[in-house]
Amino acid sequence: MNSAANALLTTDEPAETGAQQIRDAIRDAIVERRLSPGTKLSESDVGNLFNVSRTLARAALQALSYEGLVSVEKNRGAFVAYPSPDEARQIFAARRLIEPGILREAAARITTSEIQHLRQLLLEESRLISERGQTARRAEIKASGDFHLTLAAISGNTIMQRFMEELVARSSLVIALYGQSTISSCGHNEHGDIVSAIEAKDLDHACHLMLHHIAHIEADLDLRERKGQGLKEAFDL
Amino acid sequence: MNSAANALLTTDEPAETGAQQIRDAIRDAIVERRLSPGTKLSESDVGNLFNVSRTLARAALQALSYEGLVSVEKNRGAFVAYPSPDEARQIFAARRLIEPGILREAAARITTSEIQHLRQLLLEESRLISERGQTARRAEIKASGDFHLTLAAISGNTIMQRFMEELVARSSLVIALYGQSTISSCGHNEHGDIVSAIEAKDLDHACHLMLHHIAHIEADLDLRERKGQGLKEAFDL
DNA sequence: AGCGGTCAAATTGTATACGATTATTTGCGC
DNA sequence: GCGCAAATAATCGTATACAATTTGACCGCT
Repeated sequence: MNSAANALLTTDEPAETGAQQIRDAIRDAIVERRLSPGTKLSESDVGNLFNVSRTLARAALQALSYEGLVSVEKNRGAFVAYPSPDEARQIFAARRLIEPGILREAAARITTSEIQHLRQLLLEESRLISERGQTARRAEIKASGDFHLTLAAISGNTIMQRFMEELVARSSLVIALYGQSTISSCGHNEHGDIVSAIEAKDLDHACHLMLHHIAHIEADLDLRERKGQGLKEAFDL
Repeated sequence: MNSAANALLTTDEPAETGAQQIRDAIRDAIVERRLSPGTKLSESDVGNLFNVSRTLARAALQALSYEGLVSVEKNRGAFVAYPSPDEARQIFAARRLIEPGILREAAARITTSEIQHLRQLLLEESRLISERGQTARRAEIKASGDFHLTLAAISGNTIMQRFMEELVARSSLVIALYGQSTISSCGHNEHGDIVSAIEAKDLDHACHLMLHHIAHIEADLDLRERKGQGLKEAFDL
């Protein structure tokens, strides 16, 4: 969630404890693909990196494990999650299941200023798409997710919002692992079409577009087992 | 999730670490209403109760906070969550949003043995309803939730399953706080009707029944305030 | 050389210790 | 007696220390 979306609807208390900051930092690194799936996250290393004790590092890693972004194996350590193809399918199945509902709820409550905010997100997104470079690619990934998260925020249901945050973050991991085309968000302006449908109050069409949008993202994945890297994951331990 | 449902579909690893055991114990206590909303859960007290250090107690409380069952306030402590009326509405809104989707998915994949398992759950449930006593009431609460959780398990999507576990647990909290009728699960045999509709492959009707079922639970709520008991009594010391 | 076992290094699991923050009680003046 | 301030107690936030487990390596044996 970027600061713009933050300013819109979130309900976070100002004072963040140390572990949360570390958690957010690592999460951003994972979502922006600066940390590859399978990377080992030793408690000591994390603690040293952020100049805190292992206690806080451990707490942050535990929190990320609840979100499904890192997997902790008993007495072995924490690793950036390496979602299996089946897990990937479940993530997108979950998105297909809940995003239409969120969309309807959001469309029913959306204000003109929120529509404007969405349009601004789209603008930023297309600007990033046209840019070159790794950093632009990373920002694009984040922006693409922020569209869905903002929609969830507009829906007014903080629980669904949190579910979506998890799903979007994990989707980023899946795309990093299995995406084939370099373009992470679909080439077309599907987000814009959805906003237009919302604006036109054509909810059925908006949901239809959303489902297709998710399907397009998933269609870009090559969900075949990849061995030679995560051997342990291949035998699912 | 009871042992019967466990045997069917869950994917739990045998060895559980200490904090998880404590987390589960406290969660059960909350869901079964042995711990009232608002009860203070001091890290030291929890640690002493389970004969572990504050470290593990803290980890368990953090985990429960992520599930929304306890709220931790900075430098003040952890408390059994006291969901606001608005939070309650969001919880049931979320359930209305996702349970129909889960139901459709489950109905598409359900096997005859799973249907039989569901029927057995219903039998157990109605047996508990006819019984008297506090323990029967608690078991009934759990059984009522297990129906929904089993459906989620049958759907085959572990992510949605986890979401449902959180929503069902929090629903129990809401009902404990705001429920007015002594009957926690609806008086009628709505669960049974849903299973019948699934068996008849009438998905639309099943979803309709599910939505009404959730609406009935929500209609039994009265948004007013109540307060707590004690920690030690809940764990019968 | 290949195989098996024992030991050492590294990492996690848990407990304890200390500082910081909040709640409570005490004591004083009014 | 009542209200307010300072001391006291309780609790949380974080760091460090120790125990348990795993992993990899070294060494002797077949």
